[in-house]
Amino acid sequence: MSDAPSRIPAQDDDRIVTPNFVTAVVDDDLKHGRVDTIVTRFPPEPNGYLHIGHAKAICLDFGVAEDYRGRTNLRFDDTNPTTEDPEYVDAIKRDVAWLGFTWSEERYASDYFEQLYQLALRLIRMGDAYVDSQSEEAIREGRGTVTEPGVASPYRDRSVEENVDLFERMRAGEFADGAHVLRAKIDMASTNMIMRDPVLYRIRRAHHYRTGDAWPIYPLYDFAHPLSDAVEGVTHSLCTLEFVNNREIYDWLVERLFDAPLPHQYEFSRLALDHTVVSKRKLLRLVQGGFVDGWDDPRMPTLAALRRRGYTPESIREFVNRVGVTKTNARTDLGLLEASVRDDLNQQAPRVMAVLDPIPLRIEGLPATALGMHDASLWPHDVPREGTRPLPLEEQVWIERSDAALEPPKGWKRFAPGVAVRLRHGPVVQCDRVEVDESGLVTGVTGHVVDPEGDGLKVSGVVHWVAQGAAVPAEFRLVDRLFADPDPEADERDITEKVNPDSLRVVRGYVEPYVVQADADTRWQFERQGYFWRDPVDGRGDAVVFTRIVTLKDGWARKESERSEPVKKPVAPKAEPSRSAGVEPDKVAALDAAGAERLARLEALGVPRGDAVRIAGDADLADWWFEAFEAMATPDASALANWAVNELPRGLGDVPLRDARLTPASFAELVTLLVDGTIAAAVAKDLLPEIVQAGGSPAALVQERGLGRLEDEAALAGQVTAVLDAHPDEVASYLAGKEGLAGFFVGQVMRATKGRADAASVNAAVREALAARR
RNA sequence: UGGCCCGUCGUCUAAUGGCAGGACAACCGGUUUUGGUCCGGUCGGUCGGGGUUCGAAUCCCUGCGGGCCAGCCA
Repeated sequence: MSDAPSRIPAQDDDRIVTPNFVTAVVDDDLKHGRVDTIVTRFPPEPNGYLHIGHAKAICLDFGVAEDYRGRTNLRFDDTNPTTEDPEYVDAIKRDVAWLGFTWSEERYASDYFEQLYQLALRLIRMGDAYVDSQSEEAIREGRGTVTEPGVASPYRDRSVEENVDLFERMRAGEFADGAHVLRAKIDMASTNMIMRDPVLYRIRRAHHYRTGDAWPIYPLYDFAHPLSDAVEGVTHSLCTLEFVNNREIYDWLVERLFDAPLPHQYEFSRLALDHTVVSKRKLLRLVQGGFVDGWDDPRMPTLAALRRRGYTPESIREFVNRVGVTKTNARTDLGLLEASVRDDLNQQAPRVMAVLDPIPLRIEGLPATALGMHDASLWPHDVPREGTRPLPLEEQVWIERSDAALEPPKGWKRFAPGVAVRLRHGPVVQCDRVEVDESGLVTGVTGHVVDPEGDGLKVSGVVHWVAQGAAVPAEFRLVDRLFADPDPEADERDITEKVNPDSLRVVRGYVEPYVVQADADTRWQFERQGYFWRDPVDGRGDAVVFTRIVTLKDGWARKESERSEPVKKPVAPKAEPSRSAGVEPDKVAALDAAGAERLARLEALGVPRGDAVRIAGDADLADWWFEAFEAMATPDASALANWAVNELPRGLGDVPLRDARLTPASFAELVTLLVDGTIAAAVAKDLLPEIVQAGGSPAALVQERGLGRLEDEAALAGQVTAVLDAHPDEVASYLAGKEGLAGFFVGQVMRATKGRADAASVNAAVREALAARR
């Protein structure tokens, strides 16, 4: 491969993906030379539009590769001819590009059909796959359930020759749909349902949008995906959490069919957003049922819709970064997405005025000099950008209906009888009369100028407006969440019944004339209302249609709603106090005869019951432990058991005990070193994982590195003083009451001594030294 | 019910076994010709119970809670 090797970004600010558990894996793989060029892939199925959840996967797949100077393939996972369509291929490419990512190569799983077919043949010849001729129902029944093992298919033991023959005839198109399938021969009793002889190929005599009628058989995801990764040289195959169970078949296949370096799969949690659904099937239903106006209806969570609505790609990438990448099942507040666009648009969007629900304001006493065009800044004082637009003022202007009230609530800063309010970029007008119809609806306001130049008077209220003669009529589409319910998928009710009837409100009002003369792609802030832009589909040219991208934060509206509906205190659900039931007796009862015998031996040796039960319950561990015990120079069953139970697991990490380089004898040696006082516990803990990985004799390592226990009390006191002197601020905080810092000092001293000091003594010494400084 | 994955402020997310931190939201105040922005501050969290350790969000056991798996979908 001609690529430059990947490297770990020098600085975290050089990254586009903020560090997470995936980048930690990548860092580690690079550091240990397991890979040298990072290759990822983004593998959408072209059966629907990409949505905000995909944005997370895209940013991760492409972002990680970019950060490490690797590459990313865009691979269409098109193995199911009945659902896929080239329309979606185009849409997906458009969306990925829009987000700002460039793929290294455009690939299709269907490109690999021949190769995959040959691999399947190889698997059959290896005896690892067979043609099953049971009906679909029979296969399902044979699979068993999560609690009962499956039963073998009567065709499971067909000869290799017969399997090859049948599979070749499947490929030749000799059989009807469903007559046979190819299955991996794994384990019908596996606790992982996916490993119960998963189906690899099915007969589907359907037209494929790319391969046409060339193939009557199609591979399934579990077969095609790992092998496509392997042929592309993917190093890190990132996918969402629901595929964790599939990792086992992924590894099973690539290990059998490919040589190292093999691709590895890592799973992260998918992005669930409040008030939205991100299931392609459900989105399809909304589109096909006409509940929305198409995949790009601005209420939809698709990238196409977000783009049409006016979201910027930067804001979506920022949002994805704020959400982060973890394995926890998370549900993200829609406010986080909105905050991300607002942050972006606040810097980008020129400020202009529009009235969405207009009522007339008649201004009396306006001097002739005040009429006509004025220059008004497009930017507020705090956005460091230049530019003005001509803004006409007339005696009759439109103002917002919600900016006038006959009987205002407390704290009101808008028009009400007697109240003076500033027109933005214009004069201060005192309200003389508020007109109201029989239903109480405000229909107009009359007022007089109190400050024609608009710069003498200090008033707290400022209101937006548009001069009537110059005003341009416009349609405004006020988009709101598609579902009022924060978790519309929580129950089984059909999604289409839950569509928020107010998710799209269309109103007619006015914008100032400058707005329609400017670049139609401009995202505007209509002051005090929100960010808008002209709908790219329905609102260009003569059609003046604005879509609201997002509202402004509105502190007043918040207070208003509190006034009208005081929040009910949610009753805190009482946590049922859970008693830890008699754990030990249960465990003891669960032991088989051999286990009980091991338990007895352990206890006879003086191992405390809790540890003894733990070890006895695991036959492999117990054998290993007894062997270690035999090897102990000065036998201390209790300490050995303590370490086997409490420290061994961490030392092992992901390494199974049988694969560890740590032998029972070296474990015994290590524990002995600790018990006889040769080394401190911290050193033993440091050494353990190292020996697990690399092997070696603890005593030799201690000798070689001079890790013997530090006995010199004066030296210790010196270290404590040095640490305290080096951290005067922390000492001050400690003395001021932040006692948690004691641990920090102890940690520093331990580090300085490479763990050779006795922690308890350090702890005592630190506290003493600190007390002396009080 | 079996296996696997996961539990940290309201939400999202940090923290080699060593100061539980950040963002969003909320609240209070300041600046402001946007009830916006910005600035300052406040509130607020390690799911429960045991164990190991000088020291546990982190390691072990256990209980509880959530998610995924019984497609010839991906």
